[in-house]
Amino acid sequence: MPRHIHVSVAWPYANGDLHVGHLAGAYLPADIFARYHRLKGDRVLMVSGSDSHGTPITIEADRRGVSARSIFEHYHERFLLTQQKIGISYDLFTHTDTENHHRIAQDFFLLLLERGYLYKETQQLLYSERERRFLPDRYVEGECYICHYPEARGDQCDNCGNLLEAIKLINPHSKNYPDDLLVVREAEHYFIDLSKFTPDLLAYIDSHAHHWRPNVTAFSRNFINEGLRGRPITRDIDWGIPVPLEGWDDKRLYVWFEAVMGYFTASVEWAKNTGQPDAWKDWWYNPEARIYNFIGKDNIPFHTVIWPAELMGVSGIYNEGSDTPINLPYDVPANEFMNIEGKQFSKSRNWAIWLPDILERYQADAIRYYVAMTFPERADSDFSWEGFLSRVNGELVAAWGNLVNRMLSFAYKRFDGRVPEPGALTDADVEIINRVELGFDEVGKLIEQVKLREALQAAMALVREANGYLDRRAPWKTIKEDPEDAARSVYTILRVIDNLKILLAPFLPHSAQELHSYLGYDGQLFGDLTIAEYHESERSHKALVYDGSKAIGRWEPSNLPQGQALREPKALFIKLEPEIVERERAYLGAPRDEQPIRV
RNA sequence: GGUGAUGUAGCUCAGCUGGUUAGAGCGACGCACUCAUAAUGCGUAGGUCAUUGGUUCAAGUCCAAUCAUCACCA
Repeated sequence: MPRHIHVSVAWPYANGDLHVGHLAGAYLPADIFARYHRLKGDRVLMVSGSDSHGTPITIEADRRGVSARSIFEHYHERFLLTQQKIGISYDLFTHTDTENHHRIAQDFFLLLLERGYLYKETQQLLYSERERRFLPDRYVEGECYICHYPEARGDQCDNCGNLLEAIKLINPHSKNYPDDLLVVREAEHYFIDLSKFTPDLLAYIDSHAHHWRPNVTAFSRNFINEGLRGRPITRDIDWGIPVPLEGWDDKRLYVWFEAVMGYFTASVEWAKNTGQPDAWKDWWYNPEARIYNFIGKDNIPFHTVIWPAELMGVSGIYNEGSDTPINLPYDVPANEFMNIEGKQFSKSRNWAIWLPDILERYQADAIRYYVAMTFPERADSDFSWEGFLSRVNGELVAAWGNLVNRMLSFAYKRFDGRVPEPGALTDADVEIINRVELGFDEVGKLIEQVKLREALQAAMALVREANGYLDRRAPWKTIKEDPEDAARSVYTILRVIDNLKILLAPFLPHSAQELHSYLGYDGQLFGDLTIAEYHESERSHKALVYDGSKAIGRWEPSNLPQGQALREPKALFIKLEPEIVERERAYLGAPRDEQPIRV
């Protein structure tokens, strides 16, 4: 029975390129998980998209003197290309400025309002008379009221590190126009009354605590027990989703409130795009379906508290005539942070490894391998170029790539380009095949528990066992005195490699496909990842979409046909030069010019 | 200041609900092999499990304190 698995992936702010932190925190774990379930035959819906609203976008737009729309469209486009290249297999990667997302977010708002989860309150906010608008905290500077540092930001003081309330700053002024002194004005806003959800949220967390990561459970309980307060869900800005009420034309929905809805809205969009408008309900209103949210640890409360509260508040939406409750996240496998060469990522200091850059120089699967082996699943981890070099050369190339290369070329040259016909296998042959076939359960179980690093380690342990088997059987020796025995061991190792190909495919989809073809198979293990354009009534948008209709890969033991014609093999992976370590380190912290992404 | 986490072989890390001689990979050293991108295999060395105290027949594994590192919150 195929299971329904929803893979919800954090939505990146479209104000800068993707970096390895994004990959390690959410996108690669989600992709590995999704690919595994597709191989298992489960029905996977994996969605995400660019977060196009919020002050990070407008600030970047102001800095460059362009519109918010052009900033997010620019990075959205780069997100599509980058993720297509590295192979993040979204069924739909869209963005939050679609008419679909706007409409549904407004429906959420109206339903929450109707059901009494929202209330109005007057806030005191800083207002610029020169610009005739309220300024978000990030646009405000002033003297810190704690340490009296003169250029504190509206949300935090860079000098003493304290979080600040913009309204308390001494002599607050606009960041853009330092002589523009701000005044305090009152404005009315809607708030969501999170406290109403407290008992249900605690019950929700309790019911999942046994299978969640301990830090996710602990953090979420803590967050709730500190007391849930109402949070404003509207703001005085002009970039964002309009508040669907008369007289609220100059306000927008707060980005934190609407962006998480993307998991839902993108599911609806996917269903519509694929011509099956109700199909999204198979994940959202199906009690058997499981929703997994792949996020970084900074996002935990939004996914274990705020998003579930919003869902509880709108339960039943678009599903009239049924009392099935809407599905809440089944698991939120949040990753910690990945540091770079021992230091925390910093966009402003360019202490970052940008994906479009490294995809120019390294194979996608090499990057995927190292990052997956270094996933910050339990604690912060570190991306080091020395580690990259050592793992790629020592493990990916030397252990796995070389196992494939040495035996495929041996079989190709010495067995007439065909899978040998072995006759009866020896005990040693049967043993290694059995051992590797057990890997389907072993590795699969770990992936289902989202222990991806351990899963990859388990698969690589089998690679080492295969190398050990090969040395003991030594077909390059036996082919001289006992060719039939050589045929047995070569057939066996090819079958072992065929199995390992599938075990590694969620992690290394590109090279697995290449190997699939060298083994003489036709067809593709996974579907196609393409960039499509969708038109709505007024706007159109591009999206990354996965089409699995041609995929034939299955998470099951190899049935390698004897006598199958092999294709001439080439090395799967490029061995790295030691010099890259110094060269790459030199890029860190240095100014960087954005380059076009080559496909 | 509060909360949470981490501290195990030179390096990167496993060690679940406490129970025989503390494990893996890399690196080092020795041997074997030559099919392979000088790749692979086998073997050896190597740790008073941060410190101190406690609970227990028994603690790397539980409790407390201390030190160090980190993150989040105030």
